[in-house]
This record gives sequence, structure tokens and C-alpha cells, in this order.
Amino acid sequence: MSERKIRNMEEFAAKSGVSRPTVSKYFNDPSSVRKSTRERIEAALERYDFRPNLYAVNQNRRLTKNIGIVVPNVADPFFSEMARNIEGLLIDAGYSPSTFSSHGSRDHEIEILETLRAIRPAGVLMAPLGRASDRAKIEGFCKDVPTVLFDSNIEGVGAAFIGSDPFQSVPLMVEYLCRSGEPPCFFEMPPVNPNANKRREAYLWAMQDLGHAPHVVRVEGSGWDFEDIGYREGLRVIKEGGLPSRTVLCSNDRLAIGLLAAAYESGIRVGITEDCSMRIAGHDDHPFARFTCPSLTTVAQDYKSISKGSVETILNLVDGGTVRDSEREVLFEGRLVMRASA
Amino acid sequence: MSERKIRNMEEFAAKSGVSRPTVSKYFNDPSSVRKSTRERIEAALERYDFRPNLYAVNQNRRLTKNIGIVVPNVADPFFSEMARNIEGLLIDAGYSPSTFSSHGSRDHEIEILETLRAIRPAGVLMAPLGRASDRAKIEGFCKDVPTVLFDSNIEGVGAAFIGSDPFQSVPLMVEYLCRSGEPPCFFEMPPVNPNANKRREAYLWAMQDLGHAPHVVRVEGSGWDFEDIGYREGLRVIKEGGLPSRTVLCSNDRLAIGLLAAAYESGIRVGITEDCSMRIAGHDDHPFARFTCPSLTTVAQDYKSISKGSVETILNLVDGGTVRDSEREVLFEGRLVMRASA
DNA sequence: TGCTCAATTTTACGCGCGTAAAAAAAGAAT
DNA sequence: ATTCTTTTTTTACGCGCGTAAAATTGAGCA
Repeated sequence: MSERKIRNMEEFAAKSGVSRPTVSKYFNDPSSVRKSTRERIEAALERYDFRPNLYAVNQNRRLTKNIGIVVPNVADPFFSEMARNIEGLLIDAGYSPSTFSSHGSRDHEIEILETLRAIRPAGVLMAPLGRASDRAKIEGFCKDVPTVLFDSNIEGVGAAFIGSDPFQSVPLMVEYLCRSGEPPCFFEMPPVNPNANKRREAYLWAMQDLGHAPHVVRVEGSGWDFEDIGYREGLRVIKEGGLPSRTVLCSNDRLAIGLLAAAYESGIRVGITEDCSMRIAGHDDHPFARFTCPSLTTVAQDYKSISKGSVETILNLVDGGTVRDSEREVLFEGRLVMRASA
Repeated sequence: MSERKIRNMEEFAAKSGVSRPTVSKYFNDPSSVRKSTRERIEAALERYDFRPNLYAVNQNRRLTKNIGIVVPNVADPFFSEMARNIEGLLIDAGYSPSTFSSHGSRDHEIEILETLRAIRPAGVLMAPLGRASDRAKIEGFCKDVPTVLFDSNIEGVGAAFIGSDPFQSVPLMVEYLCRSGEPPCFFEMPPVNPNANKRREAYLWAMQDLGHAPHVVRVEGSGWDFEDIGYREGLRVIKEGGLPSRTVLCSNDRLAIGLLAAAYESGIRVGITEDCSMRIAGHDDHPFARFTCPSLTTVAQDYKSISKGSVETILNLVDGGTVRDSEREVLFEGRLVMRASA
């Protein structure tokens, strides 16, 4: 490899004894050239290391191979895992993913879309902030660029939505909690995205279905510092004596992690064993849920199916395909993960 | 804005009544054109939304404005915070950062460097995996692209290193622990990067300095699943009856989080209060350290100074500057964060 | 051998911009 | 008004590649 540096495709074509347009064709799709030609190019590729100039390529292609990935917060392990998964799938499919994090900010989310326009992506996979999102601007973006939403939906925006089904996952947990002890109350903060709302609705529905009186504890707080909110407000609520049930279902794991810390600090033993006076459950199977004290009972989202589904949908769309009505909203089921906290 | 879409700079130049090369000059540096000209361009910019084509620009510029950021693992909140910080500083300076995560893999780290070559970055900020890194290849990369290392050093590689000083931060913690209770043992896993080694050395040094016998507990495990290793090996060590001290200093917070979980599960109360039989301290001030049970006493790294220093150094380098000998290795001090665990 | 079709080469153009050099214009100083 | 200086325009070229159309080549086959 790399006997000498090659400057451009012209030079490389000469070395391999093939014309430049043929080399260009090869790089766009190796199988589109005759086998003998392919072998000559690949032989040259072994001797010289040449890669087509990314900028020249993208300037001239009708459509780049770029796919943008937008998540609310890469610091959140759920999204960092999703992004990593999706990136892998896209690379395998021959695309160039680039991931951006909104850091929970509405303005930043829009800025990312502006940046994305600059790289002229073939498509975008986006987990929007949700309620905080600038709907109009995102809608405008989706008109220009094929976009698939995941995790959190904005009704009527984007070509499709892939996520998990709160009306399956939450009742699953509620049913378990009711079966194994006191029916849960629901611990939530003001919803930053539609998921949170749906989870509450699903909780209410499930409780009624089981013939129990639902209790929603809504605490204050905004932004994406869920642990902090769960902790601070958890401390306050506990101090004021006031959880309506000794079983608490949190709207997500990060909130639960905060609440666990609050309970610990308040001297409340949390868990399923007899010496415990409180049970706490979460939702999402956050990577740290295994290491909380006690370990957190939760519902795992189907990471793999969601990322696989999102990628398949956007690639189909990019390839000129359309989304069938039945695929406009695809929801996967959650899986109960029983640990020590509930 | 956007009365009509503009296709290229030629067209935009016509609209603003200025020649295309002048517009080009403006976009490279607004202050390089006469004030009256600038105003005409900016007036046009208000009416039409035009942005120079990224690919055409980068193809023709001698040097792009791209700066690569490479971290071992964006899922680790420490690195995701660092990356975010650095990105902000670079954007403010007029550069385009793009962040890549090695995901703890030696091969992936090298692949990232290959990818980086493709975007022809002006410079790179890299937190290498450390011992797992392919030193030769990284060295080769640094020969072609100005590169500054941060967080974890590879001796002799890169133009400079910015990090924190374990020989300040660790003794700070050791001194505190000795002053407030039983002298600590050191809980560590096989070092994935030089930092871990240095922290152990610093521990040994500090203990001797204070006239105590050091005890290093090295547990098994590889990879970057620190919490998992701390948990599993913590369980094992506790079960075998065997921590040499009731105060444990972990080589980082993530390991400590795992150990805390192990202690909890083993029924050991951890903390500084009298009813506790064990103290655990960490290092780094991981964002979750506030929410462990009990909250984790640790040493905070100087995020801001490290990212600011890294950015200043690389930009200086990119601007053709050189690194003075005194700046080849810059270390910042850590700050003791006292919480409930030790 | 001659034919057909697909693969390849040739030729030619364009993408949108940076950049350098020379010419022209504008502004400042005399 | 003249000269000098700075800024802008003009002109011209090149970056490295995609792509389309026409010309050529080669393989497979009768």
C-alpha cells in the first residue's frame, strides 16, 4: 500500500490503466464495472492509497450519501446508544452518518437543522425535543429533506415515526406492580415531550383497567436535568409526607434515579424485600439502571428494533421509495426488566 | 429573509451589486472589505438567504475550518461534557467541530483518523484511548495533521497535551481521607490509559508522604464498562472478605459507582456517618456522582480550563503558531468535592 | 467470420467556489 | 487637480470530480 501518494482520480486512473470515468463509476458502485476492470482497479488500490476527494464528490453528486442524526442529548446514554446503533447500520449500508445533539435547547435544535442543510444530507433521522421543538421550522425542514422521526413524535411532521408503544410498555409495568404489591402512583415532571404525556395516559388507562384508583404526582422542573428534578422534588414530596402510594412508577429512569437518591437520603429503604417501605420503578432501562441502589426495575425499550426500523425507513425513502400508510407510525414493544427496586 | 432562493455566489453577488470575488472575500472575513461594501452585502443577506456551498468552499480552500474532536466514548458523561464544551468554543472561534467516539475500540479509533483525513481538518483535538491506542498510526496521523491531545497523554505524540494533574488531585483526596478517618486503599482495574497508572502512582506517593502503608486492590476486567467491573469485582472482593481498609479510593467515579452498588447489595452501609462501616471515594466528579446512594465524594477535574486550554492551543497551532516548550504539557488542578460517601 | 449487446472510453461540460494578477475605481493626501 | 494608496473589479485559471452523449471496444454467440 501507498507506494506513492496519488493526488486525484485522474492520476489514479492512469496508474490502474483505466479511464477516469470508469474509476468514478467503480467508486460509486464496484459491481457496475466489468469484473476484469474491477480487478485492475483493486490491484491498483493495493499499491496506491487513493480515496476520492470527499468535497469534490459531494459537490457534484445530485445527492450526497450523508445522513444526519439528531438527538436531544447525547449525554443521555439512551440516545448515545441509539445514535451509535444507527451509525453502525448506516455505515454498513454505505452511508455517512453524522450525529448532532440539541442539548435540550429549542434554538440549538433549529441551528442543527441549518447546519444539516449545509451538508446537503440525503436524509435525516431525528429524535426531536418534542414539545419544546419549533414545529414550524422542523416542518419546513422536512419539506426539503426526507426526515424520519424516532423516539418522540411530532404529529404530522416527517415522513414516518418509529418508537416504542407506551400503551403496551406502561400497562405491562403497571400490571406487574399491581400484581406484586400496592398499586403504583405515577411520578412525573412537566412533560418535555409527547412520550411523557402518553406514558401518563397509559398509566391512567391501565390503572382503571385493573380497577384501581390512579394517582399522578406531578412535580415541578423544566429542562433535561431529570435526575436533579427527581432528586430535589423527591426530597420535597417525601418531606411533605406525601406520596399517595408506597409504590412509585416514574415516567423515566433518570427521574427514578433522582428519586432513589432522595429516598436514600431520607432514610427510606427502597426495594421488594420485606424490610423495605417503598418500591420505585422506571422506564427505559437506562444503562445505569443496573447500578442504582437498589438496582432499578424498569421497562426496556427495544433499541435494536427501533434503530433498525428507523434506518430501513429512511434508506427506503432516500432510494426514492415511499412510506406506506401502515409504516407511517411503527411502534415496538417494551420488555419488563425486573430488578431489586420494585 | 428569503424572498427568493439563491443558487450560488455569482447570483448573490449580482443581487447585492458587488462582484463575486468580493463576496467571497466577505465570507472569509467580513472585516476585510470596506464598510460600505459590507453593508451592501449584509443588506442583501437580509433579503435573500444565501450560504456558500460547503463542499465547493472546502474543495478550494488550502485549509478547511474543520476541527476534529476524538474521544474514547461519548456515552461517558465526562467526555460528552468535554466535547460539548470544546465544540462551543470552536464554533465561537469560527471553526466547524465534528466529534467522533472511539467506543473504546483501538480499531475504531484508527478508523476515525482515516475518516478525519477525508474531511481534511485544519486540526484535531484527541483524547486517546491510551494504552489501547495504536501509537504508530496515531503518530503518523499527527505528522500530517496538527493534533493536540487532552485528558490522556501518549508520551511524545501530538503537538501538546492538556490534562489534569493526578499528582495534585489524588494526594488532595488521600490527604482528606487520611485526615478524616482510616487511610484509604486504592481500588483499581487494569489501566486502560496512562491516567489510571499515574493515579495509582500518585496514591502510593501520597500515602508514603503521609507515613501510611499503601494498599492497592487491583481487580480484573478490561474494556470501558467500568461500572460493571466495579460492581462484579466489588461483589467478589467483599464476599471474599477482603478490602484492606474500610476506606476505598477508586481510580475513577464510574468504578466507584459499581463498587457502591456492590456494597449496597452486600448490605454494607457506605458513608461518613457513624452508622456506616465503609467509605468510598472516586475521581472525576462524574455528573451522576451527585445521585449515587450515598452521593459520591470525589475530585472534580477542571473541565473548563482543560477544554479552553486545548482549544487555544490547537487554534494557535492552526494559525501557524508553534507550541512553546512550556506549553507542551499543561496540567490543571482538581478540586475536592465532599459529599456523603467519604 | 460476422453480428449483437453491454461495457468502456472519449469527449465535453459543469459544479460553486478560491485565488492570483492585472486593471480600474474610489478615497485620502498633497 | 494631481498623485498615491487602498479597495474593488475583471479576467482567468484551477480544484477534483459527476455525468451525459457519442464513439469505440470487447465478449459471447450463431
